[in-house]
Amino acid sequence: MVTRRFDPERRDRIIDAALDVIAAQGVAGASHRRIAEHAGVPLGSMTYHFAGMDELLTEAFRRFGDSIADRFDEQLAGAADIDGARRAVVDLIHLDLLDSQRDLVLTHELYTLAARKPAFRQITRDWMARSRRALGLHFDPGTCRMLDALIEGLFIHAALDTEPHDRSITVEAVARITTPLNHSEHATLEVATT
Amino acid sequence: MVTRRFDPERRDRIIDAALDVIAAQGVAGASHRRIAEHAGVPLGSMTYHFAGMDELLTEAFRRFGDSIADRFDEQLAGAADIDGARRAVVDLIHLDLLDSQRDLVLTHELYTLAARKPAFRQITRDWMARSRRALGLHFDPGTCRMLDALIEGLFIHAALDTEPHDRSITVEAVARITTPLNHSEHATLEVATT
DNA sequence: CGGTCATGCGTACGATCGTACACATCCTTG
DNA sequence: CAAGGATGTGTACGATCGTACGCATGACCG
Repeated sequence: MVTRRFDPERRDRIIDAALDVIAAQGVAGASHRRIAEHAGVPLGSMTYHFAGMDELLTEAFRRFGDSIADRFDEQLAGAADIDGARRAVVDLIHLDLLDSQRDLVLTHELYTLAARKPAFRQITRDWMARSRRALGLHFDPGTCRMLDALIEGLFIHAALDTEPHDRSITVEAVARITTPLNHSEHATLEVATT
Repeated sequence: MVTRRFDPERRDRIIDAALDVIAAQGVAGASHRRIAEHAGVPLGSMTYHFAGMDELLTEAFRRFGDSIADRFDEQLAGAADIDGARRAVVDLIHLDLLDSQRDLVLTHELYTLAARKPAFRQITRDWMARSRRALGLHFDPGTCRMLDALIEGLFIHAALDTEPHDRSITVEAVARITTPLNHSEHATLEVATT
C-alpha cells in the first residue's frame, strides 16, 4: 500500500521548493529539511507527501522537463517553414535557455542523476522524445537527432563558458547541421575507418 | 601556510580512488571515508594530503580531464588531412568515449560541479581549450566551436540513450557541421528574428 | 453529543559526514 | 645515543541527514 496523499496544493509547493533548492544547492544539497523550510511546511510533511527522496526528485524533474519541453513545442509549432524552424531553434537556445542559469544548472543535475541511476532515465528519455517530436514537425528524423545533440552541446557549453554567448556561431551551426550534404561532399566520408 | 604533502605515490592512489568512487557513487557519495577505504589508506590521510574535499576534487577532475584530452590530442594529431580529422572525431566519439560508461558519468559529475561552483570552471575551461586546440589543427576556429559543441551533445545523449549508438548518425553529423555552407544556402538564414 | 478515523505534524533515533587535534613513529642531526 | 622536528594516523566532536512513529486535530457519522 502506498502512502496516502492529499492537499495537492501543498504537494505542489513542495515540488516547486525542491526545484528551487536543487537549483541553488544541487541534488546533493537538497535535503528534506531544506526543502521543507523553503516551502514553509513542517519536516514531517515531506515523508507524508512523498514516499522518499527519489519520488520527490522524480516529480520535480518531470515538472522541470515538461516546462522546458513546453517552450520547445510552443516555439516550433509557430514556425511556418523550415527557415522559421531554424530561427526558432536559435531563439530557443539564446532567449529561453542560455539566459537562465537556473535551467542550465537543473539540466545538469538531472543528467547527472540520470547517468548514474537508470530509474531517472525515463524522465530524460521522455523529454528527449518530446524535443524530437517537436523538431520532427520540420526536419527528418536523422536531422532531428543531430540537431537535438547539437542543441544539447551548445546548451551544455553555455553553462561552462565564461565569455558571453556568440549568437552567430549558433546560427551557423544550426544552419550546417540542418543542411543535408550533396553527393560529392558525401563521397569523401564514406571511406571506412581501418 | 599550506598543509605539507609528501609521499606522492600515496597522494596518487587517493586521487585515483577518488575518481573510482565518484564514478560509482557520484560526487555526493564521495566521502573522505569511502575514498580512504577504497584507496586503502587511513581516514586521517585524507586531511593530511588534501586541505579539503574541494582540493581533492579539483586534482581528481583535472587528472580525468587531462586523460580525455590526451586521447583527443593523440587521435587528432595523427590525422593526415581534413577527412582523416573527421574520421578521427567519429572514432573518438564511438571508440573511446561512448563505450565507457565511467567516462560519461565522470563527465556529467564534473560538469554539474562546474555549473554550480565557478571555482571548478577553470578545469572545464582548460579542458575545452585543449579540445579546441586539437581540433584547431584541422578546422577553423568557428568550426571548432561548433564541432566541439556537437561532440559534447552526442556524448551527453549517449549517456542517456538506451538504444545502441548509431554510428552513421555521428558520421553524418560530423560531416555536416564541418562543411561550410555556400552562399545561397546562407542567404536564407540571415534574416533577423523579429 | 460522543466516538472514530482520516489527515497531518513534532520529535527522536541511528547513521554518516568533515574536520580538528592529540598522539605515534621515524628520520635527521648534533 | 639523545633530541627534536618531520611525517603520518586514530579518534572523537558537533552537525546534518533520512526516516519512523506516536500523537494532535478536526471532520464526519451514528
